[in-house]
Parts: sequence; structure tokens; C-alpha cells
Amino acid sequence: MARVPAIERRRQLVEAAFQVIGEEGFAAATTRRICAEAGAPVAAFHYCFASKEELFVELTEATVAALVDAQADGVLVRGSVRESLRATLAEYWATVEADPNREVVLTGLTQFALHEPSLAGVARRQYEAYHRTAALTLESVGSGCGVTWTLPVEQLARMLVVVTDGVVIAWLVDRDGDAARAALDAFADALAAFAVSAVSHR
Amino acid sequence: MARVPAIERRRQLVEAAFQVIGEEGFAAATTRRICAEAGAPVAAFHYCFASKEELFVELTEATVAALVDAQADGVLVRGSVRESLRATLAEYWATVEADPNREVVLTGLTQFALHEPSLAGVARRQYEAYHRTAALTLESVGSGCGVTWTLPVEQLARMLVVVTDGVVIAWLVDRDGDAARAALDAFADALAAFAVSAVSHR
DNA sequence: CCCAGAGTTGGGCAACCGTCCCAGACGCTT
DNA sequence: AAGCGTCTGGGACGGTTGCCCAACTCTGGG
Repeated sequence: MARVPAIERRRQLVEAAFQVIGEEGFAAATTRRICAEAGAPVAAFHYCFASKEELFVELTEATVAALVDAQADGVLVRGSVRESLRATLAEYWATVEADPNREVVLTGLTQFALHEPSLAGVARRQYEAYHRTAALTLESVGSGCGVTWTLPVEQLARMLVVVTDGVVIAWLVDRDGDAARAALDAFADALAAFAVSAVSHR
Repeated sequence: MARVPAIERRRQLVEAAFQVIGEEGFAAATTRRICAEAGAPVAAFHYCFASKEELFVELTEATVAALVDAQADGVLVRGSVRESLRATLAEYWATVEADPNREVVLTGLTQFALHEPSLAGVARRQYEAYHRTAALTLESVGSGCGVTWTLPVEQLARMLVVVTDGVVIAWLVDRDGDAARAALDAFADALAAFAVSAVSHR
């Protein structure tokens, strides 16, 4: 076998775990299955990771980072808040349908972390990252369209995450892409109603 | 040990599975753990259920039915659509905080069913029940307040499910009840914007 | 040229998994 | 009292799990 630095092996195993969970679900993500996917012997796993949980932590952080990065480039400012939110959500949705596994992995890890004390902090940081990213998105749209929000940005950010999370899960179950896009459009309109033009009057 | 008819045993095992999943997560729901929780010998499991999946199917249907029943009584009509939706969502939220396990079990089962071909239909029916119940809620509120909706009820129903699902998951992670209630209130206002008073003009 | 340290590897461990068998105990009919 | 179907419950099955060990091979620096 090609000799590879441990850091690189870790990356390979994380990628393999991503594939396995995405295609066969969380329950199938055993150390043996992951190693087989990575083309590595089982012993390589515990040479690179102290435990399976350590792999999950790294997988969560890498996947969340990928989502956050994708979203940083995905904020689209248009002529109005309504159009901006519609475009931004449509852009986000394109990334979901392009790689559903990312969402499968993310929701699976969240569910798993809920009852694993050693991973509870990971799930919390995961959602903090969601909320921070959503807040950034709203602030970009707000300043880009010259509006302010009638509710605290943190609250609207949580609502944005609620919407994306909820739409994704329903879609993972019934794969009704038209319904998902329609819901996102309607939510874009609804959230746009919480914006007012920021005419400085002094 | 007390002799118990098989039907009753099934009920006990389903209830025990509910408790175990709620408190220790889906991964802990082994046949042995479930039987221990129910105070039954392991062999009783396969005397009552052909397989573990059969138990999961029954657990899903029973839990969804409990949710649907609770929601049937939880539609509150107030003076305006906005207030009605706020009250109804607040009522729903009270049941969530009163028994978080119901949501833990439901989200866990959904996640599990996503990659278990034999359970895929169960998850789909689960969400169909959600959507049907939400549509009923919206129609009750609509006729109760004398309004019609500016979007198809099916679409608004999906949006309602998205909201409750999303709020629940975020809350399961960070347990921020205030944020959850604030988000639900804001969504109630947003959804109320899709109603128009149904003055018959002929 | 050698050797210390990094990386690879097969085999094996104890624990646990879902499922099954079967001898026995119970309670209802006749 | 006898018989029979329903339920009990211990024990065991083959298989899988996460993890570990000891022996190996490679590679770069002195």
C-alpha cells in the first residue's frame, strides 16, 4: 500500500465516512465499512483516530465548514429584499439537490449527537455555525438592499435555519423538489416582510 | 412473572422502545435493552414481533397517531388569523415541551427510515400524516376566522410542517425555549399574511 | 550505512447484536 | 382430571462490532 502521512489518511477516512453515511445511512457507518470504502485496512482506522467518535467530530466539522463556505459565496443581492432572499434560497437549494449527501450526513450526525454526551457540544457548535452564517446572510442582504430588519437579526437567522432545515428534511423523505422550491419561495416572501427601507431621517 | 396476552405485550414493548429511544437515543434501542425496560424476557420480543423492524413500524404509527390526536384538539380559533395561529402553535409547543421524547423518537425514526428500504414507506406515510393534519389545522383556522388562503392549502401545510420540524430540531440541540417560542410567534405572523378575509362579493 | 521513528498490516479479543429453540408453566375448555 | 393452546424464560447460535497488539516495512537524517 502506498505510504501516506497520517493527516492525509484521516482526510481519506473522513471522506469515506461521508460517502458511506450519505449512501447507506448512519447505521452502516461501521469502522470496517468506512475502511473498506477508503481502501484501507481496519487497523489504519485506529492508527489515525483514537476512537470512532473522533472521526465523527472531524466529519461534522468538515461538513459544516463546507456548508458555511458554500453559503458565503451564495448570498445574492437583487433589486429587492424579496428577490434577494428568493435568489439566495434558490442558490442554496441548488447546492442541496446537487449533493444531497451533505444534508443526509448533517441531519444524521445531529440526530446521533443528541444522545452522545461526548458529541453534544459538537451539535451545539454546528447549530451556532448555522445561525451565525444565516445572520451574516441576512446582514448582507439587508445592507445590500438598503433595509433594516424589524426583528433582531439573531431571531430572523434562527427562522432562516428553521426553514432550510425543515424543507430539507421533508424533501429527504418525499423528494418532492417542486414543493420544496415553492415552500422556499413563499418563505422568502414571508421573511422579506420583516424588512423596512432604511431611509435615514435626521 | 405475570402472564400477559401477546397484544398487551406488544403495547408494553412499543412503550418501552419509546422510553429507551427518548432517553438514550436510537442507537441504544436494542432488543435486549427494550425488553429490559419492559421487564420482559428477551424471547418475548420475537414471540410478539417477527422482527425489530416490525416494532419500529408499530412505534412510528403509534407515535404519529398520538401527535395527530393531540393536534386535532389543539386548533384554537381566536379573533384574528394571526392570533389563532399564534395560539395554535403555542398550544403545539406546550405539548412538545411537556414530552420532548415524542419528538426525539419521531425525528430519530425518520432519520433511520431514510436508509432502510423496508421502512421508507413508513417515513413517507408519516410525513403525509403531518401534511394532512397541518392542512386540516389551516382549514379550521381559515373557516373559523372567515378567511381564505392566497396559496394552496397543501403548500401552506407543508410550510407549517417545515416550521414545526425546524423549530423542534433546533430546540432539541440548544434547548433554547425562548428562542423557539419567539420563532413560532414570528412564523405565525408571517403565515397569517397569506390569509385574506373571505367577503363574498356577488 | 544504519537506525529511529512513522506508517502498514493481519489477526484476534471480548462484548454485544438479532434471532431462535425448546422445555416448561399457566389457565381455559371439556 | 385431562388436554391444549398461550405464554414464559433460560440458554445458545452465528455474526458483527469497536478496539488493540505485535510484527513488519518503509524512509529520511546523521
